[in-house]
Amino acid sequence: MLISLQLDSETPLYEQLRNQIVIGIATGELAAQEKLPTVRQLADDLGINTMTVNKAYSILKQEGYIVIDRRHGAKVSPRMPEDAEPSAQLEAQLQLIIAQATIQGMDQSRFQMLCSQIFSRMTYRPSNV
Amino acid sequence: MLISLQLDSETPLYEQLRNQIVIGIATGELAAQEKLPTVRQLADDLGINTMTVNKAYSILKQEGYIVIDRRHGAKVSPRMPEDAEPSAQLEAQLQLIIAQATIQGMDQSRFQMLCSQIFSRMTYRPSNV
Amino acid sequence: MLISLQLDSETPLYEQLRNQIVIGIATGELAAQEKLPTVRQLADDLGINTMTVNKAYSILKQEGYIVIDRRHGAKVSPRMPEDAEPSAQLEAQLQLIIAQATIQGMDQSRFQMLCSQIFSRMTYRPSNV
Amino acid sequence: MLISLQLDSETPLYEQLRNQIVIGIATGELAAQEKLPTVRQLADDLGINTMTVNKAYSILKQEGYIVIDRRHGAKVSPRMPEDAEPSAQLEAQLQLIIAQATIQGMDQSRFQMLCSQIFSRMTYRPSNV
DNA sequence: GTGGTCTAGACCACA
DNA sequence: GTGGTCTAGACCACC
Repeated sequence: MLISLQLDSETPLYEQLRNQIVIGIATGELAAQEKLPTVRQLADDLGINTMTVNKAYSILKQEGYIVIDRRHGAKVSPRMPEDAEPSAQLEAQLQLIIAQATIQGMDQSRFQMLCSQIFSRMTYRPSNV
Repeated sequence: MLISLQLDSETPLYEQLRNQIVIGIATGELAAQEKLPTVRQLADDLGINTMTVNKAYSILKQEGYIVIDRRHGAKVSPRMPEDAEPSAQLEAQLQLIIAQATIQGMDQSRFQMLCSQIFSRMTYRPSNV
Repeated sequence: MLISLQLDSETPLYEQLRNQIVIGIATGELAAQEKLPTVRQLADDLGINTMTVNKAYSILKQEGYIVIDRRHGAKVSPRMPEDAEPSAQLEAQLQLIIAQATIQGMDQSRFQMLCSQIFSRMTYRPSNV
Repeated sequence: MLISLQLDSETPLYEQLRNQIVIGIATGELAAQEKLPTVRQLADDLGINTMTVNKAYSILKQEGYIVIDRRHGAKVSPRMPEDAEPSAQLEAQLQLIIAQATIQGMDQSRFQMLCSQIFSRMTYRPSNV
């Protein structure tokens, strides 16, 4: 899986990293149970500090996206905790995006189409194990 | 219009303020052409520094959401610059949200329903003037 | 002569007014010796405060562009004080513009062409009186 | 690179700072990719507040002249966004300058010569990286 | 009265 | 050690 960081972005490196891994999981580029690179490996590949990768992994673990096994390193969680209700945070973020889209003149049907396109790339399936 | 800030949030105050005003414009709580509170007034009401409100207003102005008239303070822009294409940034943000929703077990139809609910609260109309 | 002010500009109203009159003189829209509207008249036409027009006129007078006669109001100076040397301020402004143009990728020949176009619209001639 | 601020100028300090850095980039005094002083360092050297330098840097960043890397501070952008068309703003500023020059009695050939002199000092080249 | 600018000093997130 | 954020309080330009 390809990860590209923007060093001059407002978004902190560890958050960019976390986001791209989340997207990777959702699109299926990272399958459930798949092993992630070691902290040192990934830090080397990206040319960043190991602390930064470490922080990204910690957050992903704390959010339940990955599990960290001392012996085998990090891997994608076999299945995620399903929230019955959409998290309040997700809804707030979505509301802000929709507000901006509305003001820019994008109507609901075009927005829904855009969502459909994005959804079609999401092939996440929890592990059978 | 009610604005509530979380002092302990990661999101800077000026950004929270900016976001809530954007949403206020989109939902119609702040009509096009409507006058915003003065920098001092709002700072006072929210119990924060004038510079913080100032920064929020500056960003909103630079983004085209509001107009600052030397004579009468700030007001909502009569009409916004319509982007023909959805900005790349909007799409990236949306992709991240959808990725997270997918992993949480929300399927496309529930997501679309959530969008519909939010859209139904957006009543922004550009000014006729 | 048409004057249009941007109320939401960074540039103060009195300065916009001053600038447009200077350009009007240079392009010949305002001939040497031509009478300017009264302060009150102009303020009314533009829908702004008389103080603002007053300030613009004061500056123009102090810079030598216009003369103010208590009996006949303001008129364009018959001839301007010719500076042997380009004023330092003009040179500094020009340098900044050229710097920005250079960085944007505009080369000297295109810049010169732009200057020529603008010069061709300048038909200022001092009065013969 | 030498920077000198006029404390008694109408032009805000942060804008003077911004202007001088832009000129520095265009003249090549600040090479593409070159590291700028830290906010604190520069504030100290100039005897002004860090926020003021901060604001100048923010503007330069937003305009694309510099890039801020979380790890190593600010540096000159490797290459600038080239505008195919001269911005309307540039043209308006140039028109005002030419108007003033005309009225002061400077003819086109002398103006062009002045431009040539200034251009000869501009040695900006985008980075090869 | 409005927003714009600046200061001195502080704390925090990031790497 | 870097930039980012925030505060309290001040002064100024503009209208």
